[in-house]
Amino acid sequence: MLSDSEALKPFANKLRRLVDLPEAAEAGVQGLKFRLGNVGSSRYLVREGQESADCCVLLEGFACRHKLSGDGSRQIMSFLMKGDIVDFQQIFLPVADHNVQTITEAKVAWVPKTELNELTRQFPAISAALWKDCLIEASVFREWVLNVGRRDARARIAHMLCEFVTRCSEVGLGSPDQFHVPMTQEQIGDATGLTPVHVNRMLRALDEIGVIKRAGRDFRVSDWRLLQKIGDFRSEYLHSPIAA
Amino acid sequence: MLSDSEALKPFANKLRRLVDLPEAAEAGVQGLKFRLGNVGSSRYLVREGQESADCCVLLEGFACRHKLSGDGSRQIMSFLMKGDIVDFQQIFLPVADHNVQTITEAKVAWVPKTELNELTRQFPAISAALWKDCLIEASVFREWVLNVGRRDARARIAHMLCEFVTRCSEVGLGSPDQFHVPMTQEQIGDATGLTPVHVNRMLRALDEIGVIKRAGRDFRVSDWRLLQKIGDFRSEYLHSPIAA
DNA sequence: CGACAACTTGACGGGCGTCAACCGGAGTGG
DNA sequence: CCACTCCGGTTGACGCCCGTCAAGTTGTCG
Repeated sequence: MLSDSEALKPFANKLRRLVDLPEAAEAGVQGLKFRLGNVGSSRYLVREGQESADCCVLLEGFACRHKLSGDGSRQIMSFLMKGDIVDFQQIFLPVADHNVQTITEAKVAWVPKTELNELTRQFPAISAALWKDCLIEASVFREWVLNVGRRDARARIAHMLCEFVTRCSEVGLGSPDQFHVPMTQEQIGDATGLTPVHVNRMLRALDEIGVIKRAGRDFRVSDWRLLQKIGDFRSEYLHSPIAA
Repeated sequence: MLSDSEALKPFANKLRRLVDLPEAAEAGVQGLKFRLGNVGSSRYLVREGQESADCCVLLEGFACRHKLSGDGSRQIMSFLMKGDIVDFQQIFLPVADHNVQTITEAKVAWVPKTELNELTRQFPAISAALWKDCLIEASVFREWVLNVGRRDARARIAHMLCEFVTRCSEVGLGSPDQFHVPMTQEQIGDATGLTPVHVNRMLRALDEIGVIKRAGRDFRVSDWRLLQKIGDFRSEYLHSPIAA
């Protein structure tokens, strides 16, 4: 069990984006005990139905939350990136109701539940930050219900791209001018309720009308305003002080 | 500002289903100051973009959370019933990111944020209950993303019915043998990402194969096992001690 | 008994799924 | 250095599920 304060920086940064974090609270975060993990791509961090004594925090790389339907098809319900809390929820709901799987190689921290619990008890600011994070996640899920429920294929993908690049920007992983999309077109399909074939058609369409330019998975938004319009993207649901 | 302990019973019951509630905490709930409201059908309780000084609790009747897409179509992302907390979230996120609208006449309690805040500070059990409630709601949203993203029309509707009757049962509003569906077929469509016409076709289909029987909006599930199978419904995501 | 909302039913069309083939790049091994 | 493999991406043909449009029917409330 390590306690390398540097490693948890992305997590502390995330908390600081959520609330005004007193120095003592930040020190508390830095003092958390945890176990570092380097995991490959496509590895499960949380499995539906399982319990765990540790909470997982994503420090580097990308992951996604997903569930499988009875017939085996997969639905992704959010993407996780640097600093995101993977499964704080199991402090209150021990058995996981969905899967979390990496989509790239990733670095994670495993923090004992007891440690996090103690931290929230000591620092109301951290408790507030976790509250906000939970509520924001719920807000994002609601937007995703709207996205897959009521928008056509092109809009769904445009919306997903808008959200993704907005969140990447927040953690310094690019900007509309230049960002890397780590997921495959199949994963984009699983996130938007489409088939990989149709994702391909729509990406191509967005490229052809000139709103985005692609080189492999390196993207560039040529017309940010138009992409948002096509995707019916209004960033308020992210409740981000930056994206506003 | 009233303080009628009887009126908040449905709310206290809900909390008690979530955690083991000490007597002192229950007394704290009963002592909450609040304003009672009787509202008609189709009234907004929360409006996207607005703030409020009070938190709303639903005491009687039904409501739904929904968002509107740019082209004006509506997506419902959850139904609320007796005891449900309508907008605790605005304690941490002042401006609402979605709408809450009644779908029947309803009785609600408006509780000042400060009152609720104080209550959670005094009673950790209540704080824990609200945490669990928030996390469970998020879990339900995830299931809905899966529902509209990956299941066909018939399964979506079957799933929605399963969830609805399960939750109704929990609060004593019926059972699979006999329950009332307060929403119109258009609202069912808005919840499942379908058109009212197709909802009608699918309800008819479910009726014809004999899994449900309808008399107006009074439903009876004739084959509960089969309805769950058709809807790919596994209740774990509700994290209910009862429905397990 | 008129008005209106919700429900019902049928005909038709389109967006997206399905199937299938091919391409291109990265990794592997000879 | 090249052949082989594999995964992801690309493209086309075809068909179905569900949306759309439209016309009725039912039920409820004045």
